[in-house]
Amino acid sequence: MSDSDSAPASGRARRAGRPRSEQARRAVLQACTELLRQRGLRGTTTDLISARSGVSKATIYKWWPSKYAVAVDAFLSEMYAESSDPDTGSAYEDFRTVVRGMIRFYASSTGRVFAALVAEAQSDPAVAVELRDRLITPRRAMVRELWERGVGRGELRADVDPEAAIDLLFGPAMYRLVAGHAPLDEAAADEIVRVAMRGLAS
Amino acid sequence: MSDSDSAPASGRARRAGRPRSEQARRAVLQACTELLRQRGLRGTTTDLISARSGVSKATIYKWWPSKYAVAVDAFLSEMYAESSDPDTGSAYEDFRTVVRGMIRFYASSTGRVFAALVAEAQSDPAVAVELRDRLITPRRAMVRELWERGVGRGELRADVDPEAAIDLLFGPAMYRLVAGHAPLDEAAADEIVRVAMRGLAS
Amino acid sequence: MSDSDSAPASGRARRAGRPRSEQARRAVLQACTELLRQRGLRGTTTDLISARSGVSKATIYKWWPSKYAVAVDAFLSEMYAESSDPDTGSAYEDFRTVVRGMIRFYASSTGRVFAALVAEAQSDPAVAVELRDRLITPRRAMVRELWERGVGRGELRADVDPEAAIDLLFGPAMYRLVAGHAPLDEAAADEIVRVAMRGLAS
Amino acid sequence: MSDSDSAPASGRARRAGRPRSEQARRAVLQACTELLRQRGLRGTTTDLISARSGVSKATIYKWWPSKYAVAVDAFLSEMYAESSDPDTGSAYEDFRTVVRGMIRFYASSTGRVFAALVAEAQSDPAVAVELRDRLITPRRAMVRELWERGVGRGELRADVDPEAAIDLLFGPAMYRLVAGHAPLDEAAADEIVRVAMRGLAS
DNA sequence: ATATAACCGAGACGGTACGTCCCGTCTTCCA
DNA sequence: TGGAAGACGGGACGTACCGTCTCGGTTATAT
Repeated sequence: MSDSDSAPASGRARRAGRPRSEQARRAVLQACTELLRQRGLRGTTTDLISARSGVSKATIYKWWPSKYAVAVDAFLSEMYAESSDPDTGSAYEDFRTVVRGMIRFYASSTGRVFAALVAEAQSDPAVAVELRDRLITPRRAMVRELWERGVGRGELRADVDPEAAIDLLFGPAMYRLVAGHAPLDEAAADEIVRVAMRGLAS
Repeated sequence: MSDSDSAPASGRARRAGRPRSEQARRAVLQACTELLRQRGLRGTTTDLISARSGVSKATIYKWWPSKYAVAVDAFLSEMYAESSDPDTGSAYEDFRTVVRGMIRFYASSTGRVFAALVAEAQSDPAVAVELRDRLITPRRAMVRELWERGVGRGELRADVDPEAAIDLLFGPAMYRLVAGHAPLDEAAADEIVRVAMRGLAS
Repeated sequence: MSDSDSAPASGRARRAGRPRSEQARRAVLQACTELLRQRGLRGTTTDLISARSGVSKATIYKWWPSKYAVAVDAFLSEMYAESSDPDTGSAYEDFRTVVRGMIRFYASSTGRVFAALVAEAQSDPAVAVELRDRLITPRRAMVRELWERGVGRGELRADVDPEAAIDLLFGPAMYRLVAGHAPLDEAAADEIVRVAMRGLAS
Repeated sequence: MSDSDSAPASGRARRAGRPRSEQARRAVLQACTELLRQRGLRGTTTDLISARSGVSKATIYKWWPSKYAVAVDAFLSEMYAESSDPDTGSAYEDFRTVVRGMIRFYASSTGRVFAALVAEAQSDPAVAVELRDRLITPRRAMVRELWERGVGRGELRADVDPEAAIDLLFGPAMYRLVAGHAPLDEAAADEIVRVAMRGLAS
C-alpha cells in the first residue's frame, strides 16, 4: 500500500503483471470521504463510490472486503496526525487538551461519520477490529503514556487502573456522542476533566 | 338527547370501528423479541416478524414506521421494571448498585441488542428519539434523584454539574459497550465507581 | 344517513329490516359510475367506492361478490334504454342504425369502460356470465328478431346461420374496440354494413 | 491477425461491460411460457417467473417494464411460425385457410393466453402497442397482401375498403373469443367465410 | 520484441429485504 | 339487526443495494 513496498525489486521478486493503481486507490478514498460527508454512511453506496471515483466496483471489492472497510480507510486517511501528545508538563493540562480535542472532533461532521462507523462495528466484527486497532487503541496508548508520565511525576495516583482512568476521561464524551442527551462542547470537556481529575490526582 | 355527544363517558371516547388487536400487537413484539435474541437486529427482518407472529406485514407497517421501531418497542417491553432506585442510604452504595446493574445489563444478550439499537440510532433519528425518551432519559432521571439525595445528605459535592456526574458514572460503561476495548464486569464497575466517587464526594 | 329518513314512521308500515339499503345501493352505483369514468376499472378500488359513497366495504361485499360485480351493475345502470329496436321497415336500415349506435357507444367513454369489463371477463367467469346475460345476449336477441323480420319479408337469405350473420355485423366493431387498429366512426359502421349486407341479402 | 475479429467491423460496435445474458433472457421467456400455460396470466407472478427461471427479479425488471411485457414477449416467442400466407390460388380458399387457422389458434390454450393479453391491453397502453405492432399489424399486413392478390385476379371487388374487408373476416372470430357467446370451431369459420365472401367477391 | 500476468472500467447478474397496495373478511359499536 | 368504521391476513408488486461475475482492453515485468 505504501511506496516502501514497491521499492526493492532486487532481491525479493517483484510480482509480475500490472501493479495496483495507486491513483485508483486515492480516487476511491477521496470519493468515499466526500460521500460520507454529504450523505453519511448509510447513504454512501458502493455504486456511488464507484461512479464518483471512476473506479469500477470490481476493483473496489478486489482491494476492500466491504464498503465499510472503504469507509474506515477513507475516514482514517483524514485523521492522520490527529492524536498528538500535548505534553504540557502538567497531567491536568495534558488531559484537558486531549479531552477537549476529542470532544471537538466528536462534535464535528467527521465525528458524525465516526459515530456511524462505531455503530456499524456493533454488527460487523471486521469494522470493529479495524476501528479498534487503527484508531481507538493508538489513542488510548498515547493517553496511557501521558498517564504513566503523570504517575512518574507523582501527579497521579499509582493505585488506579489506567484503563479505568482513561475510560473515566473518554467515556463521558463517547456516551454523549452516541446517546446525544447532552451537548459536546468545551465547557462539558472542562467539567468532565475537572471532576475526573479530582478522583485521579494524588 | 341531553348530551350532544353520545360519549361513553369512560374518560376518552371509544373510537368507532374495529379496535386495534391487542393480541396482534403482543404477538409482533413477542416474535421480534425472540428474533432479536436469536438473530440480532440485522437478521431480524419484517417478513420474519410477520411470519413468526402471524401478523401481516401490512398491519405491522400500519402501526410501526419501520422494523427498527418494532425492535425498540419489543426491546423496551422487556425492560419495563428494570431501573429501580436502590436507595441503600449511602450514595456510594446506590451508585455502585446502579452501575453494576447497568454493566450487567450491557454484558447480557439483551445488552447486545441495546448496542445494536444505539447503533441504529446513529443513522435513524426516530430511533434515537425513541431510545432517548423511553430509556436513557428515564434512567438518567432516576440517577439524578439519587444524586440530589446524596447532595442533600452532604455526601456529594453541590458544585458539580449533575449531568457531568452522571456521565462520569455511565459513560465508561457505554464506552466499553460500543468500543469493546475492555471487559464489562463487576470489577470494572467497582473500579469506575471507586475512582469516580473520589471526584464526586465531598 | 339523513334525519329525514328516520323521521316519519307514520302511515306506511316502516320495514324494520333495512330502511337505508336502497339508498346505499344507489350511492354505491353512483360512486362507482363516477370512478369508472374518472379512473377506469383498474383505478376504481373498493376502498374508493366505499369512501366516495359513504357505504362501508362490508356492506358492499354483502351485496356484490366483487368490485367487478359492482362495476358491471354500475355500468348497466347507465345503459338502461339503449338497445331499442329501430324497426324502420327495411332490414338494411335497421342494421345500419343498430351498428351505428353500437359503434357510437363503443367510441364513447362508457365504451372504454365496457372494453375494460370485457377484458375483466377474460379472467373472471362471474363477470363474463353477468356481461353475457345482461348485455350481450339481450342485444343479440333484439337483433335476431330484426333478422327474422327481414327473412320473413324476403329481404334476407334464409340459409344463413343467424348467429354468423349477427357476428358478421357486430364482430368488426368489437374487433376494433379491443384491438384499436382502426377508427370507430360512422363511416366505418356504414362500410361494414354495406359489405356485410351484400353477403346477407337475397 | 488476418480476419479473426479484433476489429468490430461487424456493423455495430461491441458495447463495453458484461453483455446481457442471452441464457437468462431465454430462461425467463421459457418459464413465463410454461406458467402462462399452467396458471394463466393472472396466476403468473414475477416471483414465480424469477423462481422458475433462476433469473432474479431485479434482472427481469431491468429488461422488461412489467410482468405483462414479459408475457407478451414470451407469448410472441411461441408464435414465430405463425401467419404464413397459404396462397392456394383462390382468394376464397386463402381466406378460408387463414380464418380457420385463426379460429383454431383462438380455441387453443395459447388462444386463451392471447385473450388475456388483449384484455390486459385494455388498461395497459404499452401492452396494447406491443400486441398491435408485433402481432395484429403483421397478420393484417399478410391478409392485405392476400386481398390485393385477389383484387388483382379479379376475384374480389376493388371498391371495398380493405380494412373493412379484413375486419369482416377476423372480427367475428375475435368477437366470439372475447364474448364467448358462440363456439369457435371449423364450422363457424366456414360459415363466416362463406357469407362474408358473398359480400366481398365480385 | 513478445509473451504473460495482473490489472482495470463497464455493467449485467443472483440474492435479499424493503415498504406499498389492494382485495375480501372480520370485529366492534351504534342506531 | 343492518350498517359505518376500520383493523386484519394474504399476497403481489416494483425498488434498492450488496457483492460476484464476465466482457474487452490496458499496462507492467519476464523471457
